[in-house]
Amino acid sequence: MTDSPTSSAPTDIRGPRLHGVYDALRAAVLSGEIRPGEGISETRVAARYGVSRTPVREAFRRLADEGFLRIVPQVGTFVAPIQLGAVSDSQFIRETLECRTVRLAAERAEAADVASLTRLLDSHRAVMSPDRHSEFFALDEATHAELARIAGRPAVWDLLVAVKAQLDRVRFLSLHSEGWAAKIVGEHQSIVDRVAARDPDGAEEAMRAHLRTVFAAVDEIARTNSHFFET
Amino acid sequence: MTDSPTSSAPTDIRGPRLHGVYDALRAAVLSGEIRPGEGISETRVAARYGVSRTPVREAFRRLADEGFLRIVPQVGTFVAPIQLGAVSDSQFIRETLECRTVRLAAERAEAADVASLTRLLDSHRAVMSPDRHSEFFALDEATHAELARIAGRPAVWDLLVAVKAQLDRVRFLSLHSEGWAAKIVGEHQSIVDRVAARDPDGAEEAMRAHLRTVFAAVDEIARTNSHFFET
DNA sequence: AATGGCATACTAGTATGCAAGTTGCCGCGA
DNA sequence: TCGCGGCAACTTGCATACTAGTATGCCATT
Repeated sequence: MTDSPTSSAPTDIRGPRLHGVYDALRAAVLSGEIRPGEGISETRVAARYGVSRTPVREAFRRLADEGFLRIVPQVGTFVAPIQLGAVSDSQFIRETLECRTVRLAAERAEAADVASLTRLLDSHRAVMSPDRHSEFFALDEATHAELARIAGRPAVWDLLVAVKAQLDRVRFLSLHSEGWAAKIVGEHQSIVDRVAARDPDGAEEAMRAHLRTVFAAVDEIARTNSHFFET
Repeated sequence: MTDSPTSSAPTDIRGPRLHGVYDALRAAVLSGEIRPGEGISETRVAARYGVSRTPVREAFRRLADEGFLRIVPQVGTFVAPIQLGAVSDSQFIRETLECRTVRLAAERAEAADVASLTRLLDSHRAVMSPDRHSEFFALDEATHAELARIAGRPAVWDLLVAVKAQLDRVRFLSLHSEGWAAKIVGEHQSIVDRVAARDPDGAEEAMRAHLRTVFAAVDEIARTNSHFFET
């Protein structure tokens, strides 16, 4: 690399990642396939995925940064317990940011935005059956992301995706009860209604109610799976 | 690692890091010692610090995740330009979270907390001379961190430290004018006063005013150093 | 002289070997 | 039988060799 002072940085382009290892491990931890406290090793994971230790090592480091793994030098790497404090903080941060975001969305929403939200709601209703849980989950996320986009703050949702990670681990511990999907969609409908009505106060209140529902479920799951947790 | 289902994860203990490389590079980028667009290479940095490429590589990856570096495979690694969009998002997130946090702090503050804040203010006043800029900066951070702690949400400040990174890059571009330090300390005083008075509304408003001051300075600096930026 | 192609040098990505440290098992002794 | 000491096997941390891909500058050709 020359030291030319006018050298310009190339366009972004995320590295061509052979880091499928990262995605696979993240999913395994999030879904509970490998459980908190369980130990994994660079060597074994490398062998399992047919790669060398180096990319595995990078994946480990990254997952440790995100709070999924706990690397203890010279000892081993372990799936981190779900920390109740981290869950609570995630809830606080999420509520704070999303309430403000949805308020902005209600102030700025245009007809096309409302139409987009309505389309998402329709899609969401179409995948409410229990066997389409992953699709339901994805559309849930998409709705929140769309609200952030409408608010002009898409990056806020990007941040929340990272912050929410500990929350999602809890959600995965238990599939939800029968009326759960309908309740979620109904609450989303309320939010969209208030956004469509350009009612910031109502939108914020609807979002707060929605998140309280989600958080209550998280707390319930946490109580019934306390062995996976750490104070 | 055994597969014993009851294996418990060891205590945390961050790895014994020879990753002073990370700290050094982060400081160099933040301070502008190496400028946006400039290219660095694993090999050269490794040689410079007398270590191998492996730890350098980990430091690079981490810094890239934080938005300081941009790794282009088979081409090189470059100091990322400061993205104005990211700066704006940082401001939004910081304002949203800190206003809520300071409100909580005002509701929960006890006498000892107020005393602690007052001590910080006194220390802050003692380092207002321009040649003690780094101490001033550290105490600024400490005050905000303390407010988060009082609010019962220390993790929120931890998150903000990461989010603020792009903002701090801008702040480092320019040392501030003569009255700057006094203005900051004065605004901090106002915040602490409202917290001490258990006045959440007033505390939030004081915090908002304070952040607007900081953000205005950031915008000013950004305008006068546009060549370091990217839309 | 301008241009196109090629060789070279440099990059990050990956694999692998070695070092240092910890854990836990196993055998020996009381 | 119980306790203790040492060894062996495992772990991650680090260094280095090798691979593949890119940018760049030189040279031949037009």
